[in-house]
Amino acid sequence: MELTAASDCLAALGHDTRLAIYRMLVQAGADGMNAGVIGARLALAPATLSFHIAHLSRVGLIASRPDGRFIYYSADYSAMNELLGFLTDNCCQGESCAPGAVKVAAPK
Amino acid sequence: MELTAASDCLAALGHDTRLAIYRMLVQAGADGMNAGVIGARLALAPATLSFHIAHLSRVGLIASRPDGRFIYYSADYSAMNELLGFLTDNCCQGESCAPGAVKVAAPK
DNA sequence: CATATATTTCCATTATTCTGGAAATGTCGA
DNA sequence: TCGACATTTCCAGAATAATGGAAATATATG
Repeated sequence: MELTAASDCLAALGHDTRLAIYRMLVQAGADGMNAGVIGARLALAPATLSFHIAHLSRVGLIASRPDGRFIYYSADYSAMNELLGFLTDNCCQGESCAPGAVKVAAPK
Repeated sequence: MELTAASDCLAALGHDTRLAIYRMLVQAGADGMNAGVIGARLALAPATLSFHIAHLSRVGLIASRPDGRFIYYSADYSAMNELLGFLTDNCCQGESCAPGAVKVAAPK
């Protein structure tokens, strides 16, 4: 992952509303949620919701799946993992950088 | 960690220059680097450098240690870990969310 | 087809952030 | 004390982002 792609993702998450949307989707799992439900839970004007969802989508953090009149959005976990990997890349020269340090686990 | 604190950190990292600064510090380890060296490597005007460093500092991602005329900055690894923890919190309902999923390792 | 609902696009306003020159502050060594 | 250097603060202009009303688009249902 390149620096600019990473900073675009981080900037996308660096906003209360978008981070709240993203967390909801991360916690919702693979099925995701449709835009209406997200907007209702966060009490967002449709245009505002759409703006933020488009932003998250543009940087690749979430995916969309149309279903009739609805559009379901879900977190792209691989994008999140790439991003976390980028942040911890070459972290602290091989020493454990802190108690409870984050490490990449082996694929299951 | 609260949502707003997390989004402040993410926003701080969501800028090419600041992310570049932060990565340099993450890779520099506990000793850190002084502002001049950072600025020289990234070819930043002093005021610009100071602005970005202040931003990272304000949200708690980096710490400073004055040493004579120099100020050494270093990444605060515990802040990074809290942030990563926040992002993966309640992730994907207990299933492994992706190949190479990030997990929190036991303290050393 | 007509109507209701979901979502997006268009647009303008407001708010925030970024940038860097210049001046200020603080520290060192002679 | 003086001059050189490191860093920050002050400031203002330029650029970018956020918000939401209203209209457009798309799809489902009667």
